[in-house]
Amino acid sequence: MKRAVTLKENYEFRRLYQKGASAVGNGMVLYCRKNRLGHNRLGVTVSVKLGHAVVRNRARRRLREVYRLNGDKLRQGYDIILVARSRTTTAPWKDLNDTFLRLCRKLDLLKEDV
RNA sequence: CGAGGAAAACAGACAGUCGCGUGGGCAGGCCGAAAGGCCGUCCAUGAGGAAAGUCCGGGCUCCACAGGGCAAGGAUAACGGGUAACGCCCGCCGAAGGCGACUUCAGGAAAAGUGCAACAGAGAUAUACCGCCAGUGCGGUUAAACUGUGCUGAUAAGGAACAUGGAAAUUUGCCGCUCCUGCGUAUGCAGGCAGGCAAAAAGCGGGGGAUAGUGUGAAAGGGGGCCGGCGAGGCCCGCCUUUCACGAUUUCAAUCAACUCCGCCGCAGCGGCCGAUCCCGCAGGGAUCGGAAGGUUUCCACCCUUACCGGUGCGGUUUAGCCGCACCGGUAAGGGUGGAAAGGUGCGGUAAGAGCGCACCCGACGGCUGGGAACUGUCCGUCGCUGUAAACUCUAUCCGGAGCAACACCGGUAUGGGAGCAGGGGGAGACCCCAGGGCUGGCCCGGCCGCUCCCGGGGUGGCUUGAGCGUACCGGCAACGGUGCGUCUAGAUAGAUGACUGUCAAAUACAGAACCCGGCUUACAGUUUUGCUCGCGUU
RNA sequence: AGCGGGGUAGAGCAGAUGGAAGCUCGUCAGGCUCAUGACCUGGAGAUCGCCGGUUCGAGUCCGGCCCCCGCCA
Repeated sequence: MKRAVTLKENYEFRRLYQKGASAVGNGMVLYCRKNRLGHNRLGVTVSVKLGHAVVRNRARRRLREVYRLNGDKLRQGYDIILVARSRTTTAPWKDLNDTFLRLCRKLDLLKEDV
């Protein structure tokens, strides 16, 4: 994951939480907002409430893997934030993948031909 | 085989596809003047035994300090060793636990001093409440001996008296009448336990005397009750047992005054005395009714005296015992409370007691033995000392502070935010008044620019070759050390390990590096190895 | 990464000096009132965050662990 395509600053996260569109699915929450860069940026949020470091790392890695495998299907020019829930670490991989696609379709992020 | 305990290792593996961090390579592509950057591709490599908690110890860096010491504060604590160091590790000692292998222990000093030990308990760090014991005094009580005195009983002797009570004899013979028995023909005679009856013999029984009683009395033991600073002890009992004496029962004997009365028939009755009334009546006699006795003598009781033998009450003296109180001492055995009572057990000893003495045991200290030391011991000596220092304290040793977001450097990127800046006058002073960095400006607002201090952004280094890891040999019981050889093994910076598929019986535990290292503590599924202990079985 | 404070009854707090835990509100029962409130009387209610140790004895002293709150970078 290139560093240029990730969200890092706190104000960027807060801006998306306030002004972005959101969708809630089984095991994740997705926020998105159009940016002017012409490519997509990803931010991942895992709360301390989910558990200790191992659990949090696993949730973040699964969410990032989902984005990586499906990134080519998305429209470009959006900031996207994925928020982990407790089921993110325990759900089967297929459910997680389907949920991500369903949420993207709901927010109209997918490309036309998919 | 089962149970247990110790040490150590592992912490899914392999294969494929896609993807990520770091390092290196590339004749590749793009950008750039260059340095270089980005993309692509190949190779290598990529979380732990605890990475955790941040509980100790260090390295490293900065700050402070000439150097050192004391104090304060903190930490540690048997002894010996290991280590860079440690509160860690090893060995060993001691204590506790376990049959054992083994495990656990903040394990210095309480005889330097201070503090604390609630409640309970007589007493809590030495005390004397009760108790035990000796002595003195006072009081009480029991027993014994001696003695005084009062009352009383039995026996014996004597006396007095004839008062009193009881009893017997006598007066009571005789006469008359009636009656009875025997004899007799009858007149009459004799007699009044003579006879009759009864198998026989003997007397016996009952009553009175005399309220002689559903037995009485005495002693001992038990039990009960009462009195008694409820102590020593004393008193009572109608309860129980035993013995003795008397009585009663049945055969006998003995026996509770003198004596006396009565009994199945007969064994006799009446009169005689006194009084009253009535009748006949000169004297006298009769009838009825009532009353019962008197005299004399003797005996017994009674009365008095003496002797002797007792019983009992009230006293006195002495001795002995016991109890109570007081005083003066001795003692620490006992008091069952406590976590703890000041060595333990036994014997002796003592007025009672006590390590007071002795034997055995336990503990402390000193000496000696062994050991490098803690420590140890079939040794010797002196002693018998509560616990608590995770209470103060003492002793010994160690410790300057902060932490990689430290710190250093680069560009001049950002050029920000905040605070503060001369003086003059009055007054003895406290204090008061004027003014408030510079330029613009008469002043304020505003604008621009300084000086000092504080805070703040980005990048690079620090950053992984280190008290490193593996292995062999040597030294050491071990921890560990030495030498040789081999080897380089994450270094991110919003934070890299993930997804899918297949095989292995299953892979399911706790859990993610953030400067590094040595430990400790805490969490943890499962697997394996080594040697050990106990029990059972087989040989 | 570093540091500080706290955990005691349903709630809010004392007790922190070793000797066995209290206050206010709440709650329950009774009284007062026509009734409610207020008031009066009485009662119940506590693994002192958890585990272990020191001590005769721990809420208190010591060690370890868990949770909550706050500060600084």
